[in-house]
Amino acid sequence: MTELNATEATEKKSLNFIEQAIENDLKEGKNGNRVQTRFPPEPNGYLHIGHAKAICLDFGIAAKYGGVCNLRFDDTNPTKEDMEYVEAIKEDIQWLGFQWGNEYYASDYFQQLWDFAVRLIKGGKAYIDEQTSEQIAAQKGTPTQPGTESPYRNRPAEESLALFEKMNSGEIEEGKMVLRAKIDMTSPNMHFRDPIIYRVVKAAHHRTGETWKAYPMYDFAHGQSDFFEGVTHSLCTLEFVPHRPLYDLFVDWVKDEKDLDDNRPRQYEFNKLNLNYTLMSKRNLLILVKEGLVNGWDDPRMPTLCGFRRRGYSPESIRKFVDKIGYTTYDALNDFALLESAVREDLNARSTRVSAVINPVKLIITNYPEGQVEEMEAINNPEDLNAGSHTIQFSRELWMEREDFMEDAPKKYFRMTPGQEVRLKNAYIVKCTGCKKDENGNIVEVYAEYDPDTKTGMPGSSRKVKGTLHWVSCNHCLKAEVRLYDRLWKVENPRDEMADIREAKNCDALEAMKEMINPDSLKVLTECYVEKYLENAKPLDYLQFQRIGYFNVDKDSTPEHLVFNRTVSLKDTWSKINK
RNA sequence: UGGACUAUGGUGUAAUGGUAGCACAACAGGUUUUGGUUCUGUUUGUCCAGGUUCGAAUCCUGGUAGUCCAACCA
Repeated sequence: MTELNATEATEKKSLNFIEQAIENDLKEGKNGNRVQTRFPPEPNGYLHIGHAKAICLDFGIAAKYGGVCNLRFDDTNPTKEDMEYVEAIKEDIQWLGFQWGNEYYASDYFQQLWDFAVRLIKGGKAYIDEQTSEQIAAQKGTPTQPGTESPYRNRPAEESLALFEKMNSGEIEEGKMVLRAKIDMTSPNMHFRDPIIYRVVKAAHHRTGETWKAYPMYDFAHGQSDFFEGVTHSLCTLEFVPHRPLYDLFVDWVKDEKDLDDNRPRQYEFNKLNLNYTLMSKRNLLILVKEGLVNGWDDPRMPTLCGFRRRGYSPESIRKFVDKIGYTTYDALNDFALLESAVREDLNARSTRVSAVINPVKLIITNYPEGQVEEMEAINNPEDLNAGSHTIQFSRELWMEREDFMEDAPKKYFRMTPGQEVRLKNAYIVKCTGCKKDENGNIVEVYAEYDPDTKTGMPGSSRKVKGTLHWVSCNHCLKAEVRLYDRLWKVENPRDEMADIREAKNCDALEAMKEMINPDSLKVLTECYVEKYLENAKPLDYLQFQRIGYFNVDKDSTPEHLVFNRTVSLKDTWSKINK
């Protein structure tokens, strides 16, 4: 079962189109009123937030209708796949909060698929084609023109059978022959024009090693694997719609051989996730990683699940986002702001509030006794009083944000400016008295006087003051590095933009990417000060740096060199007014 | 331009022949020891043209626009 909580389960009032189809199937008694799904990743890369949408559906549907969702690795192409990815995928699914029933591999069915292929050859439904890929492609025709039949199409079954054996024994070089299903070269559906169902690959498979040389293609493996496992609803994205007739045909064929009743898997397609300012495809993410445009698959700017995790996103926030965008058959481009609202909503409820000054300037409380230190109480989370509180030290010399002081301030500036009172969060109301500048006019110190009657909790503190500022005590804080992230891409739709650039400039993907990348996607601040309470914070702790944003500890962080990532900023209406 | 699919405010998504609703975004205001949160309010929509019907976002026809399909990838 998943960790779906009550709100997530009940928030959605209307059924999406897949749930409606399932309830109809159930009403009609299909598949013995059973619902079984699968999540079928190819272990050739890391999972991204688009996969999260599929995961939430595959696992969510199974949970909702009392069925099981299995994890099946679609590992039919040994040149691209690796155990490294298998392990990472499993970790990411579990982090998201889901647990599969069984762990399966398409490669577990290689023998069954082989036997099925042999039966097809014997039945005259498949043949070995010895033409080159170019010849086969040329004969395929175009969407507007029918294809022509291969000269090998009607060769004797015995001949094909013998060659099929050789394809798998290593005697046949890659590309020299393939097994094709005999369907219809004139079909308007290109997938029906005698699709290739087996090819020779002479690479070691990450699970079956050197056992096989002939490997089934996706279309010949997927539906059958679903059938072997007892999948009832095979959910995939919209680009597989044209594959569905082929999916059904192969399932028909494999079923006939087994002479079973009407239990069968059916394919349903939903829209995949597109996010603006985000490039989603694994191919392009691989380029980013390999070319060093980002620092690995888990770079916090990556749309991978490990990237979001490192950035400080909670699994709940990603599930919440997926739930908000829904499942339809419309090719939508979602606004990244919706993801950010989901993570803010979740982190607002769960994050521990702390003080951190990321662009510091010294603040001296001139009338506060030197050497005196007070312990102030800081509420951990005003949204959850059960979260308790911690203490923060106050003294004469503090760090405050540079942006919180202005010598000549506009009317609506509620912060530190000479003659104006502000509240120091959890401490006193202070009145700014001036500042000191260096020879270049840069402000090096800000001065203020405190009102001793206004300490938090005292009656005098109830005085209305417009602004409240955060601070840390110079002698009671920790130095830290803070990494601020912005969108990786300058353009709203990098996928389309990339295609345009490549066509206009006749350049490769990498070059187009370099043109679209946001040079300011990462800002590293090395002179930041955080309160001592963060000494023992760990990577998956959710933090709010008050008045700044949500942060977490990066995996690069050490006790000697603390590193924090900004997950997302707080909403900032002041910066809007200020513009 | 052969086939398949899609079209509801700026974005996403409901309404399943019967009052076009919700979320995000935007804007205005109240509350607030986070210019956060929260609360209240405001703006903005059924791609176009016909048809069926007492009644159409929904059904039909024709346009228009977009997506997918011609990998020995999945």
